[in-house]
Amino acid sequence: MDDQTRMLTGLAGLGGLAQADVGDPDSVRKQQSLGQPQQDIGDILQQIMAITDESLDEAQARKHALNCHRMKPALFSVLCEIKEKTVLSIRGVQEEDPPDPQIMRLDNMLLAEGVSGPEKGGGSAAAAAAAAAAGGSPTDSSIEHSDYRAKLAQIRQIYHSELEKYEQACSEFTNHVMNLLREQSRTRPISPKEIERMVAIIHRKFSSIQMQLKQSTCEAVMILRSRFLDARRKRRNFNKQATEVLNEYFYSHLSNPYPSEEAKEELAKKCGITVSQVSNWFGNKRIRYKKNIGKFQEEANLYAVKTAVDAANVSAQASQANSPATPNSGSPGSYSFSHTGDAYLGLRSLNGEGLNIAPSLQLQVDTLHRATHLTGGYEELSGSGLYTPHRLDANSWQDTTNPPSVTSPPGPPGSVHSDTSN
DNA sequence: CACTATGATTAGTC
DNA sequence: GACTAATCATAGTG
Repeated sequence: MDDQTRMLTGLAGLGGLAQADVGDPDSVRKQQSLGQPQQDIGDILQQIMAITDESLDEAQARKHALNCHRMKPALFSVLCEIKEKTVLSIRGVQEEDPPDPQIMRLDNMLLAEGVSGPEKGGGSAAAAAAAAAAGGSPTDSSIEHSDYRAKLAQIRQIYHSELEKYEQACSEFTNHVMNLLREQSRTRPISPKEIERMVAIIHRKFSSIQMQLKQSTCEAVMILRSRFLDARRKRRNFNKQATEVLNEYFYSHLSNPYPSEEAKEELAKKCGITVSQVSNWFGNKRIRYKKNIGKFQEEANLYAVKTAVDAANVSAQASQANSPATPNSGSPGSYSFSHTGDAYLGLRSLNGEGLNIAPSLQLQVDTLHRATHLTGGYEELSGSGLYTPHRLDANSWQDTTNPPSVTSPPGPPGSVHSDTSN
């Protein structure tokens, strides 16, 4: 509208095109008595009024006359120039801004999550890495993994369809505006540069909408991810075999249940869990064993027997005639420790007072350990540097804080053993 | 549903 | 950084 006014002013100045004698003569007189600017405005208003009074044909004819006027291109170029120098130069300052850091961040994240990148990209890789880091059984993680992937694909699909919609809308609107401006440029001064600028403005507006889309997509991915992480955090018991392997190691190294890094790695490989899970397991096991040795007595005996039997088998196979010290070595089931409680009680009675469970068990296990070690049964674990060098002094790991809880658990003094050997 | 077992986490220590 | 001790949170069980 401002442009139009200015244009009309310009046209008035062209002479021959303006109708100064239109309207109420009185008002004209009044205007003449006023100052020059007011007079100009009055003229303009009158001209506008005159235009509205004109018939459509008349207006068209005048428009045509305007368009064909020999001075029109020159006038338009001058007006365009003036516009460039005033309004647009002010606006132009904030243009050519660098790419928005936030949108870059969002783009990076979407790319990293495999939403905006190429199909089957980082998302699944990230999920796989996350699953691997969390450990757990491969089947479980793969189920969760596929679930995660499906959800991510869904998000991806929505994102892309929305993005496409926005892009389409943006180009449609841009085309529309461009056509409109081109059309208008015939009647008001619009330079191609201005059209470009307008397009840029439209694109900015649409990119802010896109940013919102990206933002909400990111949020969705984060929510999905956190859910997935939560799912991975859900505790899953290790499988029986893994627990067995860990327990075997623990009880066969009861004097120093601190597997070295290598041992942990090997155990992790054997059990299909991560090294940190092995560490967790040993940490928990040590503390829980120490806290309540009695509770673990049976288990300890079981594994002591188990390892002994295994070792006996190995030794029997290795040197069939050279093992008189391992009776019944040929039939594991009939090993003399088949009644573990009895075996333990027997050892305890051998211990005299038999007040300290740990040493008695230790004795048992260590004896077995020694025996098996001599026959080569533990070569694999203890003979290949898999023992952690520190804390080699037997039982020191239990002695540190152990005495109150182990040798005198809550209850009557005499009931220590009934507690610990139940 | 209460209870126990157990894997994971966290704060503190060495 | 490894470890302990306490704790959390969930799985499994009767």
